[in-house]
Amino acid sequence: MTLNFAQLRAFLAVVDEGGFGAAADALGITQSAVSHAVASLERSLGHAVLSRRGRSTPTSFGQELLVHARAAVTASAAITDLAERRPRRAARSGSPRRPSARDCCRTC
Amino acid sequence: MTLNFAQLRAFLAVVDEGGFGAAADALGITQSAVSHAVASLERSLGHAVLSRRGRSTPTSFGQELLVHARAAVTASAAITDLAERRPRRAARSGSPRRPSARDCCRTC
DNA sequence: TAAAAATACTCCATAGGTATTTTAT
DNA sequence: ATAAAATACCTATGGAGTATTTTTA
Repeated sequence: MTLNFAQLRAFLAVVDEGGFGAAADALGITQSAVSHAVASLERSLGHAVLSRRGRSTPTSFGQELLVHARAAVTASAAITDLAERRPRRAARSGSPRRPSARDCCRTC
Repeated sequence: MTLNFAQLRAFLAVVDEGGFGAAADALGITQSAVSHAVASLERSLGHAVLSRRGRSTPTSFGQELLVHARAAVTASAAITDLAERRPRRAARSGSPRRPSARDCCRTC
């Protein structure tokens, strides 16, 4: 009922994989579990996050949710990595150069 | 058992408020609940996060955890605000100027 | 009509409360 | 001795599975 990481992970997986079944496979859980998770996410937020016609695509609320959901799930992964002393490498190993502030995230 | 927002909120509150009882008050829950939450956080991560002598202070692992915990909790708050159509204002209302890339977060 | 999603039902784990004990100042 | 934290115990809730039904392309 209260917002949790599993709900956000399920939502992101559906968006990224294009469907509930594919999301379930990617997460290693059941299609039913994904459906439950997304439903409880929508219930706890009071908004639909996915439009269920054809290839599941985020609603406009879902679009706004995406960035925050990704931030939360990324933080959660970082915490897990930290706990397992698995150093979290930078996304791209090529250039050590930092991007300009103009291309940087909103929160800086 | 699995990482959740309540655990992270409890951890941050203990650090910010300086104790379990004060954290409980700040969160509007019980001292017991805070103790439970921190204990389950430590169990799920396999590391102590708080040193319990005198004014509760983070362990070195807890220090590393802090930034990610804050990121996760911030994202969670942003999601809640989004759901309630409460526009999330910038932390500091003074300068509209962006920081230089050198001062920016690691993830950019 | 076949594939995808939702639902009914069930079980078990966990969050969090009260009351109490243990620990530290 | 007193304040703070941990623990024992209990209950309600929710997460997630299987099996099934409903929906939509």
